[in-house]
Amino acid sequence: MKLSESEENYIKSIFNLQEKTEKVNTNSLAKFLNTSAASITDMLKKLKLKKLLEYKKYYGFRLNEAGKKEALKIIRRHRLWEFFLVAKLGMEWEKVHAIAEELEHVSSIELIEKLDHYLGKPKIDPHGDPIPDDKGNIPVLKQLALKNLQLKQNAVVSSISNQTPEMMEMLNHYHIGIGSQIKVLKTFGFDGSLEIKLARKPECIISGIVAQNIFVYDN
Amino acid sequence: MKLSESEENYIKSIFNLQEKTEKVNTNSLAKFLNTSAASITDMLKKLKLKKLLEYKKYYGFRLNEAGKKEALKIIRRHRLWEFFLVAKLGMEWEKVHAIAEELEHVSSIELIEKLDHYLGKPKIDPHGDPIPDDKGNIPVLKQLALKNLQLKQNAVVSSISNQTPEMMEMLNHYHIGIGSQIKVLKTFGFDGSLEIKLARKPECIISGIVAQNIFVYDN
DNA sequence: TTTAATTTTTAGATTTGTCTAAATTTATTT
DNA sequence: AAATAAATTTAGACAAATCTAAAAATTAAA
Repeated sequence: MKLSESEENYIKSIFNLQEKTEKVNTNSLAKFLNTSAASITDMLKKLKLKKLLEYKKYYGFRLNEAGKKEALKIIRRHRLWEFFLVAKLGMEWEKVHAIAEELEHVSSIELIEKLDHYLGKPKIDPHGDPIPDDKGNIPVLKQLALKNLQLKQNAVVSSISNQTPEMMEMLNHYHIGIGSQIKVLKTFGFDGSLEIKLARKPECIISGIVAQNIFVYDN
Repeated sequence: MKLSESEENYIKSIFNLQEKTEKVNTNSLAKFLNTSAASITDMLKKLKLKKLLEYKKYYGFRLNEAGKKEALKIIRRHRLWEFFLVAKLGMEWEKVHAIAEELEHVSSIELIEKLDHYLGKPKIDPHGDPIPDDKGNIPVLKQLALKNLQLKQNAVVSSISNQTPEMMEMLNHYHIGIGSQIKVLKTFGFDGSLEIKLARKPECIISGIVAQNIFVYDN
């Protein structure tokens, strides 16, 4: 199905909102998209016409299966581009979202599949969100705090909760970033610090405070 | 200056046309963009208002300096993306143009400069066209037929004129592609064949017919 | 140098996505 | 349950980019 950039943005936003609430309502979507409620109603009519959502006047709406499928395609593109921008171009993750918002609308299937392959078919984007595969399946990877990871268990850094410049500086110093392969060698109950090992790096010790903000995906 | 996707497409096309003819006229641009003459006139008014072109009714038009600067930015983005698609994602160069037409409108300066750096600041795109630098300067590299290259002179394959599947197969077999580093070791006047050496490959001999279609940039 | 042909522009519509303001429906209060 | 508040939709307008058909200007031809 060929969708306009605008339609894609609406679908993606509805998908994100309906992850949390059963039915999405006009005002919340309007707030989310920073637009007027009237514009939402206008677009809902179009998307209903295209059979991408269930919509009953005054009662709220949600994407149907076809709509969700479209949403997942867009989200896949968005997250792959984010991964590219951070992993290949070395951009900071705070900056990549806005650019990926534009890149995600380039819809060549061959492009996206080649990009996916080139990036090594990543499962997680730089914000720690899962990347749907080409069938629209979202990989189920359970995220856990680094301190809860079993000793010597290999894992991948999935997200970092506290994104202050100070925190970033620390993590940079240790070469810890989203996607880093990591394992815990030892825990020190005394102060909560951890001895860790990153792939291709010497082991090191991080403080409990730093460790608290690191989350990983178990492999 | 913030330009719409449509405005960017017009500017780029005018730039391409005015490379060849002094003044561009409505009908030729309409044909080039596969649109109606009336649409051209409409857009010309807008671009004149934005002070990007000189335009006198019925007399033709051309980009002024500001317009050319914008055009070169767009062309830079287009050609960098083409390079990326071929060199990094391994796409075939016949396919990359259409995708680059979409990617070129993503205008983050940081994105483009990081991409440029990541690609190694290439001077030539996969079609053999020069890539403007971040100041809008087009590198002047003279293209010449491989057979006219001085013996043992290092050069870079810049374009291939005959793009039939058979030709592609030949070139693939010899690992010759746009960007390949190449030199000529010996020429055989008898049949026009050449003994060549590609970087990190053993020397080999290519027929005169193949050689005729290979063009290089002298270093 | 008139006439005919071509090119270019204008006039008026159309589509998409947006808006404000008013009307309607649903939810909440007293 | 009537009144009020909140949410949603409709009505009507607008800007951008396009179109067709008609008018105007330029160029070429007889």
